Amino acid sequence: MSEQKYTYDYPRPAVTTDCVVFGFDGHDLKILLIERGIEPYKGCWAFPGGFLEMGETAEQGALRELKEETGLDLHYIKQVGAFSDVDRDPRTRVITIAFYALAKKSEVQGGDDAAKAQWFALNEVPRLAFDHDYILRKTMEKLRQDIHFEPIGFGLLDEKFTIPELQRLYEAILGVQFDRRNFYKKILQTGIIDEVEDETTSRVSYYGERNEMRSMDIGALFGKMAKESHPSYPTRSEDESRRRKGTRFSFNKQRYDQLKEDNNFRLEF
Amino acid sequence: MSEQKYTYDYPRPAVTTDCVVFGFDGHDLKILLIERGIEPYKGCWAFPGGFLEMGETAEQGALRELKEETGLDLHYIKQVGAFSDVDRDPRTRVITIAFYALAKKSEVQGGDDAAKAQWFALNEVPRLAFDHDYILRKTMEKLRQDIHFEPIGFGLLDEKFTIPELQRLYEAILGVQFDRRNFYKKILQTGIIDEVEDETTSRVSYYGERNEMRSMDIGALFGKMAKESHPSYPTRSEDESRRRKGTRFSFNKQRYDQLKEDNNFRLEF
DNA sequence: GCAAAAGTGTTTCGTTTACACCCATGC
DNA sequence: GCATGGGTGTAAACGAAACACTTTTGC
Repeated sequence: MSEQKYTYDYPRPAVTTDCVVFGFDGHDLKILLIERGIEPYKGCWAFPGGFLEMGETAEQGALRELKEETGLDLHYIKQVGAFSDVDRDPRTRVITIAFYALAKKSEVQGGDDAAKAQWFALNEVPRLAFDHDYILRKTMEKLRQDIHFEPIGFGLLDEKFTIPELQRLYEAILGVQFDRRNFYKKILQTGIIDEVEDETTSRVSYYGERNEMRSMDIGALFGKMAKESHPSYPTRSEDESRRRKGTRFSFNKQRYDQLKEDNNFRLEF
Repeated sequence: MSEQKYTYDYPRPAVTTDCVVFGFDGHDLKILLIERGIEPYKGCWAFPGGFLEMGETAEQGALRELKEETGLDLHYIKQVGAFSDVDRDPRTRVITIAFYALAKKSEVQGGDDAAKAQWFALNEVPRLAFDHDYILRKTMEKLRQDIHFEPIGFGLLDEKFTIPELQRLYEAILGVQFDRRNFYKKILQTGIIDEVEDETTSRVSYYGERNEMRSMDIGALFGKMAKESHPSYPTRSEDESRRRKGTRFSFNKQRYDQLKEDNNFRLEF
């Protein structure tokens, strides 16, 4: 299979994709990294990604690689841009197209394939392979820009969430603190979230136990990873994500799409 | 030279760059297009661009192609993103990295090399080659986003400009109308523009005749192009750009950089 | 001198900010 | 019962929007 060669009249760069996956454990914004098993940068941490295949768009390639390397089966990714420095890969000329993706707690699965994948809090990220430090900086800039115009927060929370959860997420992304009362007002008066009844008095959940189980999985995963890789990382109560404290809301996508169509959406934090 | 072949273990897409060049004639936002001389899409209009070379970044490649194809020697471009649809080029798999650039009147030169290049007002753009219609839409979205956070306007005007000129530019980009008095206030209180004396009583200019001449060149070019390619396009007075009407201002980059550093810049139109 | 564009302040309104207390839950 | 976090309203300050007339320039 790899005996076959591909020949062109002009030199071509190799093209890869990389995907910065964000997650949120209720307190810190995290990203998912893979430990490289081969040179170059063997042993370094890097974003999941790999070579683009001929029959797929960059988006499809990024999602495929993400699935292969971490087991995560996400659907929404957003392009950050192409990175094309001549020497960014020591082997050969490689251009990468970078994306970011948002993982809801409920989208993170057991992590069977994620043997070498770990979540890192943003301020605990080690030095990364290639130019991934630079890519991360650019990705954060884009995320912070996008959050003003798009409902990014809801891509990182489960279907049902509380307003304080949402507030902590915005604070984690933007690195600022908001007044609780003003946050309530602002987010409620956009009309894009609806109060939903919390149908679990104690354990029965709307989607059966599935949702709740997954929440626990990711919660535990976040905690575990943090402890393993960074012993100094403050330990969170592991059942935090199981708590049923607070009024629960859900994202009203219809309403949001409508506002967006009228160019009437701006979340001005 | 093209006898030589390049062989790889895995197939690689070809990589091109495309550059959407914006210009402003005092009334309409325009883009610069090239008429394709070869198949595919022979005779269609397309953005200047071409294949990336191995020793240059995408930015460098885009600027090089721009210079080769239009004679424009710009320095500031901004990446829009990579476009990677599998069938976007009928010949072979081609991924393009798109940029936009801003041309000041004074940066537009005589146009010697620009034989096949023409400026088109945004609402007069013909159907474009490849997926360039789509790329244009995405580029406009990005431009409209960027304009809120970056001093894009000044990249499209000469060193010295009047406030009504700047207002018309913002209106052209955003597709809205502003109240003149409120625009004055808003733009002045940012502090990023300074009043400058207009040292031409009638014809002597700060940079000698050079600046003024160039202004005339581009003004005439815009007018000519518009007429040639779109007879129905409303004719503007051709000496408009020669007018010395109005108080002239210049962009204060130091002040802007300072505000930007403090994260204190937002142009909220 | 006439038409078109430049230049200028004030008032109104809506939005953002600042701020404090009670309630529910978990331990 | 104590500590932690959830939930709510009001007043002051600020910024945005609406609005009309005078001056200058080009023809």
